[in-house]
Amino acid sequence: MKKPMHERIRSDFEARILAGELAPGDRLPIEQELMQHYGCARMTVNKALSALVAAGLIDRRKKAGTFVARPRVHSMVLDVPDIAAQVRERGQVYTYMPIVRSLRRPDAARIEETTLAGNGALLQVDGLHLADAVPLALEHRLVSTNAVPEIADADLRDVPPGSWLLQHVPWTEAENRISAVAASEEEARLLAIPTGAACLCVERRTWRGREGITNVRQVFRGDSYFLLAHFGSTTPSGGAAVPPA
Amino acid sequence: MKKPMHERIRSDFEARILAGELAPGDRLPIEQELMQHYGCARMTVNKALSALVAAGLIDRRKKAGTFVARPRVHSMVLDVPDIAAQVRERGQVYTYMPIVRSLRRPDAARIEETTLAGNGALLQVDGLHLADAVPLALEHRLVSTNAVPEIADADLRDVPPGSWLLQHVPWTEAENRISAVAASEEEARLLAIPTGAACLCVERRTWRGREGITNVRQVFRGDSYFLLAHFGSTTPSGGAAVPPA
DNA sequence: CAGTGGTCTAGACCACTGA
DNA sequence: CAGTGGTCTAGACCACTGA
Repeated sequence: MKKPMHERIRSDFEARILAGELAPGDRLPIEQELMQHYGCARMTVNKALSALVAAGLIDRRKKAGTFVARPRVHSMVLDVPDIAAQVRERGQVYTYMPIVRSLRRPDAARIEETTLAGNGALLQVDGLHLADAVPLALEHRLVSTNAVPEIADADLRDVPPGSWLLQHVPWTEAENRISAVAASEEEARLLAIPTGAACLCVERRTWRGREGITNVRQVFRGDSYFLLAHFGSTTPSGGAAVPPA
Repeated sequence: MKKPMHERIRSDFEARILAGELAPGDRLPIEQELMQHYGCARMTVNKALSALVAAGLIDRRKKAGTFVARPRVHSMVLDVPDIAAQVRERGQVYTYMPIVRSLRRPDAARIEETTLAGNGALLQVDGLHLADAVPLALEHRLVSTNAVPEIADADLRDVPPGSWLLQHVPWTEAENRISAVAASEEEARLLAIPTGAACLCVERRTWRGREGITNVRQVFRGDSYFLLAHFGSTTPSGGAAVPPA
């Protein structure tokens, strides 16, 4: 039943970081202080903190100290891609065309909306991603204002909501549901493809700890987008979604 | 330039395991022997081996010793799914219908075939995956006989080649390319869907160390399959591809 | 019950880097 | 140059578990 001391220290800080009690950039106590607080040797503290470094939750710098890690866009295997950054990496011009922006109550008939919103509201942000002025993906996104109150005041004119979230909100868990769908009439019109054309659909839910941050449904033109995930047992490199050559 | 001792020990064994010099189930020297071999303290050996445990490359058991880990099907985030196992988990009857089985030279005009084959031959295995006798996916697979000589004699009548490979060959790296495609005329016929219907296409390459094991292209009926990947910074649970409810 | 790994200690010296 | 983390030592006691 009783956990080893290094595991207790590790899980203490993991919990505090995931709960948001310790925010990205916050400094942790130095090893000497933790030794005294937990009444153990420095090696034990070091083992616990090394595990948190390996998990990507903290960064350590000599002389400076130990800090809660800032979210890294590409730290995950098959991570949450930043479409804007990907398009620009290809040397294309990225444009985001807003379609809908509305702060509203969750639809009580939709369980996923009430789950995400909790006792708060939802910001609905729909838009079109374009590469070199050609439609690439249609996005329907809901953001929990409980989890991300700042977004209500964020300037989303130049930055698509996904990029803004990746840069401002650290996520700890995500779930991707990837499927092939036939474009509906409206989707086809916005994406400039024939109705019924094969599209790649990514539905993603993102959490920070237990709190939902955002749900998003992205419909990509099947002829101009694929997901690429490279992973290994030893050096899991970040997967990325990239358009074809 | 010079790496710390624990890192040197870790990378030594990582390299030997990935090269196949140490095979799954093989026993590693005990900590006392490693202390003498590397001329360091036991804590240093322990740190190196603990990192290999965290990476999933070795297992350690008290009294028994330290062993190269056996490949685990579900150890990866967004791993290599076993379609047969998935269908059976849903309580459906899984059937594999062989279409093509041929041992042949790589097509010199196809760079991916010559790369996979090396100086050896390729086993081409095409077939159809069915769930409750309904077509689910069409599979075109090439296996390197250099990497997997045993497969030429394997009994693949009851076991689809993907399941056989997962159970017999440990892979260390994989790459998935996921896209949406319109069913070709032949694909549509075999999958019993209209020509042009949206399908989910998974193209996967799998390696052991630097040696390619298999390339596979799977075309799933878009209306009956999706990929689900759940991942987090703290407890990366294995992603799995599952059919919809 | 003996072999092996899991954990921990109380030091040490050094490397880095920010004030 | 002083604070902090990175690494390492030479022990120790214990828990587990296979022979």
